[in-house]
Amino acid sequence: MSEIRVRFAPSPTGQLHVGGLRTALYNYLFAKKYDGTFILRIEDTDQNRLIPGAVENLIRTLDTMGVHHDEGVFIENGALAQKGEYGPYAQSERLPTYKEYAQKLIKSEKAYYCFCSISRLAALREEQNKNKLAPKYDKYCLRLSHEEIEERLAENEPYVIRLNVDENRGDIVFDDLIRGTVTIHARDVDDQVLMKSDGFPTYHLAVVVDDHLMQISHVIRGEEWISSTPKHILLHEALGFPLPKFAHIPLLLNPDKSKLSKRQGDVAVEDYLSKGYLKETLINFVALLGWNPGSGSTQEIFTIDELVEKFDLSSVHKAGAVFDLKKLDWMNTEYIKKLALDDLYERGLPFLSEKEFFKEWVGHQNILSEEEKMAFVKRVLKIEQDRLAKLSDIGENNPFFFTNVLSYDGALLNWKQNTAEETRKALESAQETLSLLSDTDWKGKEIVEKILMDKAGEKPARPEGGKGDFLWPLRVALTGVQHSPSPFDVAWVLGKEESLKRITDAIKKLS
RNA sequence: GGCCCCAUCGUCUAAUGGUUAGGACACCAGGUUCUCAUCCUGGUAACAGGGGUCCGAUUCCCCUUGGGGCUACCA
Repeated sequence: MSEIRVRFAPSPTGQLHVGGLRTALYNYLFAKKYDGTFILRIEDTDQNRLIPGAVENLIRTLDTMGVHHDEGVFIENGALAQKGEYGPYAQSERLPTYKEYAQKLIKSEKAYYCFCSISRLAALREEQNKNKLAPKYDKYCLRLSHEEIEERLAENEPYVIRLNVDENRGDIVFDDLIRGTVTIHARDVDDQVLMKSDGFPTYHLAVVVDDHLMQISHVIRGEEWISSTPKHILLHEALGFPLPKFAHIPLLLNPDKSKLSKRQGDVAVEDYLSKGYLKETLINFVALLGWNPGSGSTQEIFTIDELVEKFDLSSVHKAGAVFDLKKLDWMNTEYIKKLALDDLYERGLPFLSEKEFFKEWVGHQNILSEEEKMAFVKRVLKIEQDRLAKLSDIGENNPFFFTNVLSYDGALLNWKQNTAEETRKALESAQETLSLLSDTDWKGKEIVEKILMDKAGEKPARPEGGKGDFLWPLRVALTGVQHSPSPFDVAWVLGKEESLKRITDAIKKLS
């Protein structure tokens, strides 16, 4: 096979969409797998929709996701830069090139000038609509004489250049790597505008010229482009360009099966990142939407390197895939569980630092050194790690680690039918047990756990009693709530002094 | 409306011209457990319908239905 060159070509009109991420990822995986080149091209031909900073943002997001490109537009020292033999890679910088090819098309009569006003086009469309006809340009300006065209150009009348589709071309057939043979008749192809009146090309001209000039071997893009592919094929033919291979990947869908849209939830990769989804999760999840290794494999968790190894365009699905947040959460939980504690700390701290209860805690812990604070947070994370669906959940369900717990009702301390007196005994016993532990004993949570579990295993207060007689009051004393991690885990996190203080406070509540 | 694409549990999907149609998420039940979560075990749940082809179709073909995309001087 000749050299593989693929591209991801977003428009800088906003943040990177999860669908865009998947398109970029499939391009990336394909390129890596076959030792090809992955190019990032910027399709900024619509001057009205440009958003300042969007290019930088797109590049940064792709970069943090680990979907690195080899060629195209980059950020270097905080500024946009371009690398590669086939630049420039931003279409707005390639205007002369498009103009040149547009002129070639005019000369060969594959394209023509059109001076029709917006209002005439609107009226035409309305008329066609009324008559239940497909809205198509009626080639009105194709009938203009050379002289008239020259005259109107000389008078600086606004114009566009349109593709001259010949109905006699018959069926336009292409072989899609994912869908097989796709056929569309030339009569169903509109005389698409190629050059707009502002001198910018439309997507259709730009994509064909650039894909050819940049030697793109495979066009891997979203399914929404299938119906414009015949236009692109006609353009390749008109310009004498060889055809790249096409692969149209299925759409990402809302739960109602419509094209994934902002209206029905988050669509920006950054939204998910800022909610505490790991980049590894997002890559893994999005990769599996419309693709899987097949052959009976039941693997669900893949590193990006494994994806590179196993990815194959031929096993990409044809049907769209719903973006299921429940499964995303599950997968994120899996990834968080596997994180090394230091890694979890590093990634999680920014999320924790946003929380009000954490800010207050930090303010109240002036006596603690930075190291002690870090150690404390790491203890919290060690306990919470298996319980987190998202990094933003850190501390969320267990704020008692960071706040005092005085506000609970003392009756909550009583386990089942136990009396306040029985509860008091249990708490005093816990108090005594914990006060015997040295600071060294508190270093690891094993000793705290063992000594408390041993105590809990001793003679129950009543015949039908059990560990709950001892553990429940202790847990409530330490947390003030009915649902929490185990009391020995909480005690270990809080440390000896704070634990004993909370137990003392609890005992006071009983009187 | 026109054109195009698509169709296995609710969702992501596997497999096959002959299987008890498999896995994962979610859900439900049980177990572990001081609570919650985790964890373990089990369960509910799918080949859209109709014609063909074939000894035999979920699988191949056609039609219907359903869903989606496109239908701009947006990409």
